[in-house]
Amino acid sequence: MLQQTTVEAVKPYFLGFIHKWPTILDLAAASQDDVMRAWAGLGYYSRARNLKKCADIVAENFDGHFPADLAQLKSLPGIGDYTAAAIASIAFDMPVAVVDGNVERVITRLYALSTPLPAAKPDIRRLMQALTPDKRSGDFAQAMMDLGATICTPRRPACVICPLNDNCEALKTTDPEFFPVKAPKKRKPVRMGAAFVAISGNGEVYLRGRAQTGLLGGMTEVPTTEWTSRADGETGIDAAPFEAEWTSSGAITHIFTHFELRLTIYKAQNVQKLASNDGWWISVENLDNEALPTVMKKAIAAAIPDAFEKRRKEA
DNA sequence: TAGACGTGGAA
DNA sequence: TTTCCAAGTCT
Repeated sequence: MLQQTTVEAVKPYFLGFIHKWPTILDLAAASQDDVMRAWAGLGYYSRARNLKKCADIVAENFDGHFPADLAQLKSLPGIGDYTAAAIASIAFDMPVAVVDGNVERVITRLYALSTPLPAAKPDIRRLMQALTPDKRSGDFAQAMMDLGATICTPRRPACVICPLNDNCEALKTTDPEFFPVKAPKKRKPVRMGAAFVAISGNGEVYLRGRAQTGLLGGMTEVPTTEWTSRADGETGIDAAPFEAEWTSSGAITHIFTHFELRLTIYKAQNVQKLASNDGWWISVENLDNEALPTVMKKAIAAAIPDAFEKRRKEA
């Protein structure tokens, strides 16, 4: 869950998962759809698909226990270099180098590595491995990550109180904020489309499932047009899932990692529920139980302003 | 190896 | 408002 995601964002999801599925065997026994519903809103949905796959494999092939072996850990879905090392180090006390974004920042500053990421990764791993102690390597890994999260921060690092400030090459010779060096980012393209919120006479909304792979894979959606780069004023009503009295109901913008999406929202009320469609109808009150990604909740909220209760963050 | 892959918070 | 970024992984 913590891959590319802040602790604050993860907290309620982690607690929910642990409550629902306390063990890996419980997760293996869960349905894929239940897992996607519980993950909805957290983003990077391949993580949820991989987590479930991983639980299935650990239950089936490893007797419900993670292997204490770096290569075997890495072979599991969703477990890459960082997570494999974190499990080996923290769970099994193996002296392997744990390298996440925090460690990359601390190490590149400590040694003033000017090679841009990701090319610098092998050097960073080697240097981190050399620093990693044979005992309590997991504590060391977490200490380095916490140092990066709280003191050796991306901007305005607190070098004055840093326990490594006597040894930091970047602080000694230049400015720690210059590190890590990264390749320049590309501009985000804009894609446009339309979304259709159909409401039946008894207040149910029409939803359908997305493909299991790709963007928002395995999640739920309201029908939409293709998301293209067209910039004309075309309504896209021809792409509506069925004929109805579609009326314009505003627009939303949603920023994904690699593009910006602008959706025109269309709404139709008193829609007849036809058996010929491949989706399903769900009451507005039960929308919270669906695997709706945030962009789809925004689309629905544009057509039905009170569709989702305003949620307060945990204190 | 570079692009795909979500979301929300902070500066 | 815009940009960056957060306990990365997969193809």
